[in-house]
Amino acid sequence: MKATREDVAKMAGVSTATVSNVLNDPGKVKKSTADKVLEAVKALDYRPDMIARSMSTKRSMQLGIVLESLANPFFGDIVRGFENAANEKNYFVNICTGFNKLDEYFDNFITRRVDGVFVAAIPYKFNVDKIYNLVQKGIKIVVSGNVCADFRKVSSIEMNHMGAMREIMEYLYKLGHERIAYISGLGKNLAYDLRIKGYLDMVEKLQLPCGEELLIEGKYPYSTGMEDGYQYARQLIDSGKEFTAVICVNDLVALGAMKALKECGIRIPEDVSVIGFDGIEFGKYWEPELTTMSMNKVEFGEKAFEMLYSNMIKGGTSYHEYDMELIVRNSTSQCRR
Amino acid sequence: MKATREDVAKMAGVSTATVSNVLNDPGKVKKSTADKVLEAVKALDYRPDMIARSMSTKRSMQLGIVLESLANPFFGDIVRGFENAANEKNYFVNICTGFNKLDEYFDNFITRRVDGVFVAAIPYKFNVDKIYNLVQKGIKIVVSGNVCADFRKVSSIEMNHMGAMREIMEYLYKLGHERIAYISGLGKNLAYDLRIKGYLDMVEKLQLPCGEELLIEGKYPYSTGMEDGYQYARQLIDSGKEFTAVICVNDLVALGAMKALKECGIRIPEDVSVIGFDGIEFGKYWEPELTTMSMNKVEFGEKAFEMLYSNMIKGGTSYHEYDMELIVRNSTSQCRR
DNA sequence: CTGAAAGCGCTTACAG
DNA sequence: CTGAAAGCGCTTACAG
Repeated sequence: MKATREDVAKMAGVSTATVSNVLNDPGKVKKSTADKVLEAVKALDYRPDMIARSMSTKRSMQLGIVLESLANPFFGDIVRGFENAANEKNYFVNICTGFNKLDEYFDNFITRRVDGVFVAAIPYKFNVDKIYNLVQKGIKIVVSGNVCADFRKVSSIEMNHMGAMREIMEYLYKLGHERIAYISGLGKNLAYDLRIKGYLDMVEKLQLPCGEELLIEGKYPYSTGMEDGYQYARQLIDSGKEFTAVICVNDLVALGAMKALKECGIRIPEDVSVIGFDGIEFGKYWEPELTTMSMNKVEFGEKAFEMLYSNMIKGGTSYHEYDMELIVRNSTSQCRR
Repeated sequence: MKATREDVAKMAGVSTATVSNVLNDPGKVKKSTADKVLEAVKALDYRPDMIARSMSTKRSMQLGIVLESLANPFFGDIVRGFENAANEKNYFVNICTGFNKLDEYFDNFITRRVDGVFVAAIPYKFNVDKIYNLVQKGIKIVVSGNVCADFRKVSSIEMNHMGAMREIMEYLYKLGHERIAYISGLGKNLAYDLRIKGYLDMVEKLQLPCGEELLIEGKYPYSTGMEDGYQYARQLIDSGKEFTAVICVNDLVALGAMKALKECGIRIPEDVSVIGFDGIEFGKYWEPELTTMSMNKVEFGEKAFEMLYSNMIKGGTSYHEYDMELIVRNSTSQCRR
């Protein structure tokens, strides 16, 4: 059904080794011979079998990318960047979503001998040791999400969350906001979420009257979708605490929060300003349009691949911090109270 | 670095064949022997190499799913269903997005010997022959999107778009709407989009005064995102044609269209009712909440896997049509003109 | 410039 | 119940 390299060799009247050489290292073979081979390849619609190839090269040319979920378009963009760059270098990438199946995925990575994986999500649901286990099996890794992983073992690409949070807080403060809530949905105990730390630092630095009382933490499994944003915002409103601005851990949460605010007759931005993180496209179509701390997600994915690639080819890990950028739209304004 | 089955055999004092037997067909081996092997497996943290295994079994246990883009959450849900079901049966699935790289993906499917692929998108950007080529190489296929593909070669899972469109039109008609626009973004020439046909059939059946003039077609490459919805809606408004309801090819387009309508001071649903397709989660958080023709996307993905699986295991293709369900929310109401 | 041969890590009849 | 051996389709020194 499928032609093998042996069929090609026979048709071209050469050895199988020569076929390989033509395909993998042209120049090593006389042109006239190569032409015969290429002709046979075309005639038989032959494609080399990557599985057999992997057997001898010990490289699968497959990569994995693990995400929390595809429900957040934020990850869709990152995947796009990563995959484009990977395809360029002939890698095939497996998208692995759903933290609930993480162990299975990790097993698969070993078992299927992927060359590298990009763990592109905040890892509050698994132990870093599992990643080291992968490394030990020879798989190269890039992590994201401030894992505080051992940089001698894995590469790390982060967003500058501390800086981003500082910028947001200063922006709001200049607009006159002092009672600024932060709907995190994550927790203070999660060392890798630097946003909470950034927020609390600024609360202190700016001497905001709210202290920690406007910080909303989540609990395991730390879900941060629209429905969560909606619920957390209600919780905040119901608490009766005063606030004039809400920062949300991501745009999805912000969108849910805005719905809750509107339902309670709170006008955005007249009564309360709202800011999200990520810069997903939906925010632009919302009403009001969402102010957000954004970044070039596609580029971020590309960069992650480059780091992984360099680790695979040259060896050696690296660290990179990505700056974010505030996009001001209509969900924020001068404080009117 | 990685233990092989030979290491295990040595440690357990048995042959490599026995190791295989223990792992693949327990019961074939005496318990005491099996125990020794299992112990060695654990001690060495051994995992069988799927690549080598694929070499002999001729099955890669990998599947592909090709989507137009991850930007539409609609596909995220389908992927989830498909992948969950596939994982259950020990398949690993590759998500392939971006029609621009379709040829590369198809090549990869052959080259990497995937066992099957689910083509989950309207195929206006590639030739069906490419799919037949895959089939010829021994790869099983399930298509979606009314490809009109030869059902002897590939399985097909569709949404009942004709029925859905009929239901929508009757729903609107009963609310008093007669000037009903349809923002398709696709084209009449695309035989597989049955929605246009369904729409036009109903325009005729209900004897609507608008005829075909409120149908908005797109052009290659038939993009149907939020921005497209926005532009198409503006185009519709600018045309000066009267309409009291707009059906949109998907929720993304509907969301974009609603933004355009609002910007022009058109109230939803007071002045114009809006309906989308797909039932993505975002619609529920929009203002107004979006009425939509929805379906169980996760289940749809699962069903697609089942069809693929049965084709891979038992052989033989199948056809399945999935019914959709109208979810009425606040973006539609009685016609007030 | 080209080919014979070993090897990658499994599975699977088949013989014992 | 267990093991020896062939085979899956490639690559890669190495010899000629």
